Amino acid sequence: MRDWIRRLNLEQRLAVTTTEGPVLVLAGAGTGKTRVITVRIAHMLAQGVDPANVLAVTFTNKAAGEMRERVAELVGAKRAKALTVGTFHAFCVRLLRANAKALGLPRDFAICDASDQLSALKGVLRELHVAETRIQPGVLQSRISLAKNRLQTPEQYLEAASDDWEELIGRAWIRYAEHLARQRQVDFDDLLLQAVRLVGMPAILRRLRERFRHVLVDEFQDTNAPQYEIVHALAGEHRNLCAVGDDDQSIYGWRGADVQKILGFERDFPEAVVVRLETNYRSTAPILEAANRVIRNNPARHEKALRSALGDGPPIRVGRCEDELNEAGFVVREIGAAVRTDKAKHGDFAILFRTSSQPRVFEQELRARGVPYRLVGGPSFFDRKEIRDVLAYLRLIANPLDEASFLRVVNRPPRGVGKTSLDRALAFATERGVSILEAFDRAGEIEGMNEAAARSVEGLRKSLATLGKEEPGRQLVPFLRRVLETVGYRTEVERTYPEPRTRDERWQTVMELCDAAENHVRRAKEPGLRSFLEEVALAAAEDRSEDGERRDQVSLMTLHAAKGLEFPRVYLVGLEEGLLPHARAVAEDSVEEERRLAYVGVTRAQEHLTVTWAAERSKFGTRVESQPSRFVFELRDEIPPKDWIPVERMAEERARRPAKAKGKRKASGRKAGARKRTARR
DNA sequence: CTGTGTGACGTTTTT
DNA sequence: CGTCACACAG
Repeated sequence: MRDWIRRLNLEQRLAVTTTEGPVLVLAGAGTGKTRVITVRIAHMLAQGVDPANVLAVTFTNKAAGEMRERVAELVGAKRAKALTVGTFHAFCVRLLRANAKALGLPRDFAICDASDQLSALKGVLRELHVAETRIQPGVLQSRISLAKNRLQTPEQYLEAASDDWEELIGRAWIRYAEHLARQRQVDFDDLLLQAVRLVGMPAILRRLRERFRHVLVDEFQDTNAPQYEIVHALAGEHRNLCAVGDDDQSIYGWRGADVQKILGFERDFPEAVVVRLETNYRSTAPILEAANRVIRNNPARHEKALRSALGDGPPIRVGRCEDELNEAGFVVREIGAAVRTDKAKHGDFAILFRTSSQPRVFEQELRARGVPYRLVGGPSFFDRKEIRDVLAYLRLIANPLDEASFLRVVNRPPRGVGKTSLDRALAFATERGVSILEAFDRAGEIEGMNEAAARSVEGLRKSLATLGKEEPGRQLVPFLRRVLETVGYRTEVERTYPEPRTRDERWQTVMELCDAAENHVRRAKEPGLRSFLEEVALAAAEDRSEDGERRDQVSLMTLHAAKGLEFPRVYLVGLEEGLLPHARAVAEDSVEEERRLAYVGVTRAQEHLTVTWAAERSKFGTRVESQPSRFVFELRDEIPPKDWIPVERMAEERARRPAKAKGKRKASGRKAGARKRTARR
């Protein structure tokens, strides 16, 4: 038992053994954070803390699963099971269900995921007679979400609206909230906000504090305002809050995560013990030196520097490429050569980039050379058409009021309910302020409604209602099969995809959902339709690649997707002004977050790091020349040459030269030449 | 209902 | 230049 602790370094030990009072663990990249967290929990239990009193929250299901697993290895499955380990959202769902009454929520509320949210917002815009060209639903979605993350109410938002665009957002938001309530749905942000309300209720808060006497938050730098409110309330009295994170890896600010929460931790918890984990077990010294050199340019941060426990290694390399094609060619050729001659495997490599348009050329090149690769991050399993269809059926069974699901499946397979019928029902519903489903109930009142269509809808709803009476419990998979049978989904797949190969593929996808259901039954405490749907909504991206067979492939991913991962050989590509830092980030004055992205990228590498930038690349059809990123200079501790132009100035430069549509390329080429002559450093 | 054409858009996306 | 979403014709 003591052994766990003896194997830790001094700084880790301090983080593990300080089990009373607030602790801020600043865990640099690769410093054994997960180990510290798990040993810390195990240590607390060994000291006699009841596992039922421990709450550990993470941001991803993956992290939660890993934490639970690794604690179980130390303390045994039984005690590990008694811990409360989960994502913020999953934890909040639990709280809300247990206290639904106090919140005035229906106990059986469903979770509205991002795509439901989008269709709901589209509906709202339609109701408000606002063209989607004036406000894109996606923009509306993120505006509302950000406002919620700032703990604003729609009323406050409307109050503060400074133009009619914002006013429109506020009005749409109010409608959207009403829509959710009608549907008995709660969206991701509201899960947190309702929990904030909950901890604002003294009697309930008292109970929660009693229950969760030790609170641990992982990836604390990603905490947003509502999450912080919850944690702060829970730990406000007993002060047993352990916040683990790295301000230097805060890269989700644009989503509402607030670095200030970790930067200002000591303001709310002045007595906090601050532990810095700076010994890195992942990367060689040259890589960490580069990382430190980059990140120290950020003014607002908890000062720290990574030290390598591994020692020296090959120097990092920076390569200039002519354009993105050369860049891809260079990287892929090197990988091929390394695999052929060296002992490197394809799986050792990662190609990291800032934007999702960058991997395309790399994919082409990798394919052309027959190099196996995987693109991490693409559309998830649960985004596939078939899965969304089947899930929509299940959701409609669980919640007959779910309009989005209804609209999705009402005519799949074709039931003679075409656009016209739906439009009529929709118009009727909007006019009377009722739901579409109610509109179909009153089909007789709808002018011009196709009778056959109305009957067809009624038939569908009847058979779903029959299915809905069952509570499948452990018999979830047979139930699912019955649903597929009842609605004729198999036939639908066969009809839609006459070609045997694609047909089998598509049906295979559906069967994978059955596998997911099977897993749910095996895992869940109380398996059933609702809890399966809930798991799916909260998991969204989890089981995506079924990556049991991650095999020997080159990994391609964005810097965001790379956080938390490590690879022996990393190519960090596209390090140009305008890309990383991204021009838009520069315009919005968030270069610091871009620098943290660069830092995350660098610290993914274990032994070999190669950074590339392209002197020219295609952008929206035209060729644009680019400058190496400021981060390239920072990581080598160089002063940029005089002719270097940062993005901030690139726009000016472009504006300064006369707008010669055709001669643009030539003009800029000349300019670059002139600059080179004057530079001479 | 499915395919094709048109136009707008162009950073990141844990739940 | 590519992509995606939507509109319209078959």
